[in-house]
Amino acid sequence: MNMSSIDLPPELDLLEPAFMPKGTTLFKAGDRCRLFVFVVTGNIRVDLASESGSNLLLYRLSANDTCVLTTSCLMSGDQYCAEATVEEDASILTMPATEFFTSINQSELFRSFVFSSFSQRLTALMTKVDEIAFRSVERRLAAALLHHSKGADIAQVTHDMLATEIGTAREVISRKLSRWESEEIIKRGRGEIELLSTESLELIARD
Amino acid sequence: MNMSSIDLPPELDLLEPAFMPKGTTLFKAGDRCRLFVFVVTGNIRVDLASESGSNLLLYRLSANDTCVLTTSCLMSGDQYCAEATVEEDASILTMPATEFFTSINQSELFRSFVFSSFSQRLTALMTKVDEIAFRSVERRLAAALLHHSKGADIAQVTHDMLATEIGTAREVISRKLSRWESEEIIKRGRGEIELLSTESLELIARD
DNA sequence: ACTTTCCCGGTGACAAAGTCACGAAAGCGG
DNA sequence: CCGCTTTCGTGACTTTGTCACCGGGAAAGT
Repeated sequence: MNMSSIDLPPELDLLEPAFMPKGTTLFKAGDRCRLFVFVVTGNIRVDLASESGSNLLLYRLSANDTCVLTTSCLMSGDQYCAEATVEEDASILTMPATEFFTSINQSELFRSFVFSSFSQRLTALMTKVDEIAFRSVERRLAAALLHHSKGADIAQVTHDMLATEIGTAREVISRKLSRWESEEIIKRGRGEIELLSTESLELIARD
Repeated sequence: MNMSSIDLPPELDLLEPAFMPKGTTLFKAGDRCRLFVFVVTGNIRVDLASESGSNLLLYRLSANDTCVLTTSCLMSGDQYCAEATVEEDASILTMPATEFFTSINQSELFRSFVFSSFSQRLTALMTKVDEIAFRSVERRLAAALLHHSKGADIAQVTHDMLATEIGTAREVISRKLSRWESEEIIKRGRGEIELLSTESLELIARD
């Protein structure tokens, strides 16, 4: 996202990066938070889990991101209410709580870095709420497909992934895709979806 | 909520409280944020507005609360993405952005006050997302009724208010209430609902 | 290779929730 | 009393969610 090199606070340069292979769980609901987390490379997803087993993607972390939830839990002392898993092999920096607090207190740079990234995530979260509360499944699905294809014409996702991503059930996704295939907007494959008409999808996503 | 007197940072004591009568709009989507806000007394609601006109209650502010969105917008520089209106006559303290930043930088007390209240709100927001995404309308409605009755056996709310509060449509509320009346769980009145069996409602709210 | 086990997806049937359109009744201001 | 607004009720229909179950393909064991 951010093409220019942002000014990382010097505190982070002192930390040893840790490698996290795909599939690693960083934390899950109920865990106590002990470490501040900063992502160097890779991709980490944070999901809300319901009692019934279904999940909902809250946000993703990639290079130069910090995790709102982690920061929030550190500061409020609450336990995690969501789950973080590594989606693409990641390398992260961590900082123990005590060190985090002294850094926050002593370094204005570190402080403003943490809180501005914190604030940006909050806005993203609000957008998520807005989408789920007010936008139709169709619209969200179209947007998700376009997002996953990233300009190319193929999206490497399962129906299940799309479902947790936009907050609905797999069956709903299957049916919509089945209709869109008959309208020749997409073509279904196992674990992937080919976009035949990004124009139509963009139209649907916009309203 | 908080019965004990919390330690307010001294910075806030210097501010002149402003009176905000019921119905006042503190900010709305698209506004730029200029002032940090602290609530002394009263009640302020913050709603997300959809393009189509329907609303969704995000959270309420009462005594000793600060507004996450305001703090967030101050720090990220974004504009507001929601709307705040005074629900019960309120008295608030405000602090210009520049003063807010110097206070943040100079006073550890002020800083920790702002950020811990910030974090607590975030958790509340997550809970809201969880409810809307995973809980049935029935369950949310029962909880809302119990919340509004506050121990008494009457809730002074319109169907419309309940709808925006739990994130659904008025008609859905009307129909549920109509069924609950026939089951003698409640009794409907204009602008109010009498709870005949709080036990049943609590049962529904729990699952 | 063959089988077993998962993962992924399709579908019917039905329930819950959302939308649209319209009307009735209650309160309120003149 | 009369018009007006607010609040609520309801039918008809669409969209979305849930449950149950099946089939095919991929991967892994033997």
